Amino acid sequence: MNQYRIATWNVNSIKVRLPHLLNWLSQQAAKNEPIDIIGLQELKLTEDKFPFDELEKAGYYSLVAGQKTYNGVAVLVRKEALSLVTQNLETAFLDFQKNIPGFVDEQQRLIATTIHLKNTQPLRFICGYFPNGQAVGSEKFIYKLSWLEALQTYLESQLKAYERLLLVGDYNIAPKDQDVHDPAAWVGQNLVSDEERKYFFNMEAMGLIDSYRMFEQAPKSFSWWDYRMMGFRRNAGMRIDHILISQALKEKVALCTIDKMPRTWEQPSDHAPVIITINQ
DNA sequence: ATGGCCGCGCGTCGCGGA
Repeated sequence: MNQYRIATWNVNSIKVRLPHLLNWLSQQAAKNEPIDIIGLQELKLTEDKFPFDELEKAGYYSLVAGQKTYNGVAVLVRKEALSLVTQNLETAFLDFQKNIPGFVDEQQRLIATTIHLKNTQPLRFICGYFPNGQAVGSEKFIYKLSWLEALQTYLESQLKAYERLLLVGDYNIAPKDQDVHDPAAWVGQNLVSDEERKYFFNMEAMGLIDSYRMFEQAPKSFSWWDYRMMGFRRNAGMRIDHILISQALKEKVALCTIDKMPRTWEQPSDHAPVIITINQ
């Protein structure tokens, strides 16, 4: 099929979740639906401890921004999917940027890079682990808003420079009430407050499209479920992991789904992967 | 029965996650 697939997954520790990641990638390939690019969040380790070799044996090059204990993001690209001219590690990730330019931050939360896949135009791929915010009004919430403000400025310039852009990751924002299992209980709280949702809507106003909502989806579709209180079994979740795309990609998008399966496995991440399928 | 988690570290409880 003349399509390629891009995913995002908060793995909540790459050390613990590597077997799940490898299983999931190989199962996708076995279905003849290989993942060509994936953004990962919450690696929770430094770059020197990242499993580059295991992933390369599984067919993927990795670009990593890590730190000890918290945060950390990576971009993986399937070697076989790379265009012939960029088919080695040195050229797989072009013009890459770790963290938001001009925003001084110890926390490793963003990678941007340009990837040339076979039989299609280059893609600007931005993978983010947006700050959680903890509680509205807290210091961490102020940090979340300042990070979102810096991201907005960065996105404005990136959208001018790159026509075909994807912003994927754990946004830690449920954009609308339909993305929340119990909207009444969550009114005004962290993850759903107007202050942070405003930044999501600003991104849409810039021309970015929430690809998941381009399609009819089952009600109560979520990407994260709390480990506590049997969140997954009760489907008490939120849709906070997103794939936003620029206008140039809109007409090419074939599908966007959340794969809940890995969330049913033993010792799962609390997040499920989101996948977009794009026509070449 | 409405609450029961999980990963990390100069670790064995405290913090952050969402």
